[in-house]
Amino acid sequence: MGVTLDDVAQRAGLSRTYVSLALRGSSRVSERSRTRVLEAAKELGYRPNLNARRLASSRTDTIGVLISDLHNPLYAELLDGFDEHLPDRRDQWLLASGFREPSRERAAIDSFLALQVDAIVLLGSLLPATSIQELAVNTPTVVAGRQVRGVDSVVVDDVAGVKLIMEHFRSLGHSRIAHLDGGNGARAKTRRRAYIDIMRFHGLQDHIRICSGNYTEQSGEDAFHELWREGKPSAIFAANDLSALGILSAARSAGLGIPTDLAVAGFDDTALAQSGWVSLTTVGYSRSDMGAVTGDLLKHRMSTPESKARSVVLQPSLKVRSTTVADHYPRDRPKGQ
Amino acid sequence: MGVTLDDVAQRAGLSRTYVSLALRGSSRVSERSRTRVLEAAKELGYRPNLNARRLASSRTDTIGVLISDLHNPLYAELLDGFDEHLPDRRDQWLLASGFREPSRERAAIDSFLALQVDAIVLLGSLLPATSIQELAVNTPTVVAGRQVRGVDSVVVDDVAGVKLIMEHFRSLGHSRIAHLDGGNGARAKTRRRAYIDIMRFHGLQDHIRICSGNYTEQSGEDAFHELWREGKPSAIFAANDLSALGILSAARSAGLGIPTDLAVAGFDDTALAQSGWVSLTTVGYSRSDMGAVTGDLLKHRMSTPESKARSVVLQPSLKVRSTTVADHYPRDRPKGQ
DNA sequence: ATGAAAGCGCTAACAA
DNA sequence: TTGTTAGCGCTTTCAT
Repeated sequence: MGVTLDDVAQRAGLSRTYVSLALRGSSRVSERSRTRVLEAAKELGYRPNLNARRLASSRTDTIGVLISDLHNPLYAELLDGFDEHLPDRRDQWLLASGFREPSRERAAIDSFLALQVDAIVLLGSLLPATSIQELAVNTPTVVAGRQVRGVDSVVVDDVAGVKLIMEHFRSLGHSRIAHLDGGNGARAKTRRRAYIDIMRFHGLQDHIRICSGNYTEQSGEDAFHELWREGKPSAIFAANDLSALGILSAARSAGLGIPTDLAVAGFDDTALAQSGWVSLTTVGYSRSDMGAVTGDLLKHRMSTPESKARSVVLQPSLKVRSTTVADHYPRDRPKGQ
Repeated sequence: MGVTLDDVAQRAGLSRTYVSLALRGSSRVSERSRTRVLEAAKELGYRPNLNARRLASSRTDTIGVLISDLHNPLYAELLDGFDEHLPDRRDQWLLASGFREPSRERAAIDSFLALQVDAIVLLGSLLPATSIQELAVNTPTVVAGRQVRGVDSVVVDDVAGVKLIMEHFRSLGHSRIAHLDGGNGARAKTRRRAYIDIMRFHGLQDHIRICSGNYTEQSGEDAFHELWREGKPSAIFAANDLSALGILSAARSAGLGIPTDLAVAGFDDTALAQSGWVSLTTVGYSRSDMGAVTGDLLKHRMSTPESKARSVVLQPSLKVRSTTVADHYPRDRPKGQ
């Protein structure tokens, strides 16, 4: 069914090899021949068969990009950033979704490997660190949004981010600051740890209150009720934006004014937080920077496979919005006005 | 570097052909041989080379799925739905993003074609209808979220959706109902048309007010200001959830109570609308159903390539939330209490 | 139940 | 500047 290189060669009256060269823009092809080849190819509607090409050549010029969760807008943003900073302009990439399940991530990676990708980029990942380390031994691999020992990775400085939020709360006079964490993930642990340390540093160890969550809006609602029942904090730092949103919903249902009765902060600065309707105080970092770093790390890894793995830590910045500062942005409040 | 079939064959003391059969689970392979092959493969860490496989066989058992915009959560939801209803359990699929640019979509499709995918699924698309029709001539193609004449497609019944919203507004006593549209897209046109028709049907032609937007939150904010300046509607129907959110933000900034001073409805019922904090009245439809239909259409198309294209229209349902009905859900209001 | 031969469409090494 | 010869790793006839 398909038009092959041989067809084009015949039509152009040249050899297959030469046509192949011409089509790939080699410099040792005469202008006349090149035009002839291009013409013949166009007339025949020739499309190169990538499977054949990849089988025949050692490099595939293809990078596999695995997004751990398509529902999380963070990853779409990271992909945009990475897209702008591909290691090589000619590179293509294959995309896959992990569907929030390690087994699906595993399958996607197997599929990438079976397709002989030159490298793999992990945008977030639920896989155990050992799996990622193993993968990185044989395949150039970069992880964004998660730190894996011995593997090139880019992450935001979680501790610095938590510090920004906590200092902000302190400067507003809050002492009873609770934390809704993100469960078992590596980053959740770091953020929780930082929260505890900073509370202690400020001599607020007696006010430490941690609720366990899982980054979902529902867990935010549950956390609010739990926290409100047993102590009524004046501020809550949620491990991510989405769960902060859950806290907001539940707080409003309970008739509380935000930030008068309760101040709330999230983490990541997703589109959600930026929305004027939500206007959530949070910490964020440049997706474009993270994408650029991912691309750089990958380029370096592919050109010097034996080099030592690097871990880049991006500095976050505080985004003050109306869930912590009342007059930062016009905002309705049911009481306390 | 890689372990090939020949390596496995040698190890198992069998021929390459036979090993290939065994690995693919053919029934004409003895139990003893199969175990031996499996063992040898495992010991050597054999991974089939998909490029070679796809080159050698006519079918690739691979479906290309193009998501027009990764930032739109709608498509992630559709992919989940489709994933559960793949035409064939053995099928794999390749993912690609269109980056909200027709040229990128074109490139992704070319890439799919070069990889010899058996079929293509378009989750939304910015491509001109003619491009899609052309594609569908040679490659089994299904479009979800958009209707293309002569190509299998699944869409929600836009007219029915608009009707649901408008009837809802009417039942609440609204007459000055404005519409924020979605620009030039096919669906935006249908929704706008339906809005006009229904207003006329109710004898409200004098209250018809249309603002042009582009599905973004920003366009919602702009629309609010424009509409408020010149006529103060009592209700606004936005072409999608995100732009409805923009209206909400701007309205609140202006000190209006929702829904007391202004009622707002969106379209699509994305996670955004469902959030307790947003709680937006909208119309939605089952992503799982749409995914299932997509899978069915594709299966049918692949088995009977010459059959006539079908267009499935899903019925939406109204989701009443607190941007139209005050006591539907606890909600703070700055005034009018 | 097993295998030999041929070839998928392309690139790579080497001639001429 | 052009062409020839060998494969890449697999599946597919078609034998045995």
